[in-house]
Amino acid sequence: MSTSAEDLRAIALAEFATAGYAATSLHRIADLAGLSKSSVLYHYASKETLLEATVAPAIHRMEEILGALEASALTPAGRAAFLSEFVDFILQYRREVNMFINQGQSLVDVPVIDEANAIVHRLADFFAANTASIEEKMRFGIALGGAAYMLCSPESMAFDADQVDEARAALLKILTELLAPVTAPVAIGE
Amino acid sequence: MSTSAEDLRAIALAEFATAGYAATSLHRIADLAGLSKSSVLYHYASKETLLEATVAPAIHRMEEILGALEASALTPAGRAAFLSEFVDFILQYRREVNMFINQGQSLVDVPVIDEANAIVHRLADFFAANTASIEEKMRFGIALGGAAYMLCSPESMAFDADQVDEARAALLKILTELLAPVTAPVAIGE
DNA sequence: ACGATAACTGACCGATCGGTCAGCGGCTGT
DNA sequence: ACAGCCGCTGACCGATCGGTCAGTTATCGT
Repeated sequence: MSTSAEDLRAIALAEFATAGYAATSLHRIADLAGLSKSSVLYHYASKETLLEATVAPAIHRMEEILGALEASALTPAGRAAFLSEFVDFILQYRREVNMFINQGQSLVDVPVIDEANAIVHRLADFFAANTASIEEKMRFGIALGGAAYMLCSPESMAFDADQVDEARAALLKILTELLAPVTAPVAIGE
Repeated sequence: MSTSAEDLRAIALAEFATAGYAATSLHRIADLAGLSKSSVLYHYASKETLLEATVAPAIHRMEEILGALEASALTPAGRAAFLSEFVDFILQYRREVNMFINQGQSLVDVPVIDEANAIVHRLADFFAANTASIEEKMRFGIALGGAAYMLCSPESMAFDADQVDEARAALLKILTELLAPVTAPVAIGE
């Protein structure tokens, strides 16, 4: 009852995000789950399959959010809604987001990771659609990479439960501030 | 003459930063250098020694900058000078910084990486000395992690030579903006 | 009572890992 | 001419990697 595929997924996610995909062995995942390596490979055909199962939910959710953004791109309200949803997304899938950002480059040719990289690229394209000055590219990159780093950095990893709302508000404020020149419906030129 | 220890250091740095330390084999470094694995281990006693040589210059430079910051902490000019030096540091040692940020957690118990982590911690402590609200912690983390991600992200990796000044100016502006509530000599409370 | 299926395991496989070692050719000082 | 060092190499080592497979146990439908 206890040791299920879902448990393995959660354990693998934590290990992949903190130690890295390449540095995490199936043996270690099995140990943490109290199983043998063979049992891990019974639930997931391969290490790569386990990785896919680990990150798939976050990818699908991000696709939803990105689709909504692209659909309502013209309205300022749509962009504001995106930022709010995006912050919730980062908070909910913090470990997955951290994996994409930190290991996305090294895990290319893994199909599901390529998919995640493509989404990041779509998001970047959206924000760089009208103008692509270096500063605005950099604002976007700092917002994305910075948020990902923050939420998985060892010191900031542990939020008290009563601080999560404050963290959410602070993150939303900072990201809005960072992306203001880009998300502003008018007066983009500097 | 051509294949020297310094060449190996540069090759290893590029590979460690993009593919990750654990995922980079000595064999691959040797191949890229046109040498055998044994030759790599002739120049560097072990893979870990190579890692240390790879990141040591960046660590020493960061210690200098951090020391100067702590010495001149009281003066607004000192803090402004730090930000400028810090931006130059990030631009010059972009790959090393990216390694610290992305792989610092997974490479603990490697002494030289622990040293780097300690420096990041010292830096964080400095900015969190007077006040440690979640928002300000988050501003610091986003500035640091975001800058590191930006400068090694695949799309932004290639700056045109004539754009590097613009990139520097943009980075300095954004970081100043991000850390403004913290670096402001007065009126820190919110 | 009995087959089917699910969950799991240890033994084993080839490949690759970091690292050791004896020895190679070439250059230099004497 | 010869000793010594430097850069380098292939062969080899034990450990670990991801993955396969035959087999065990337990639960469930009939």
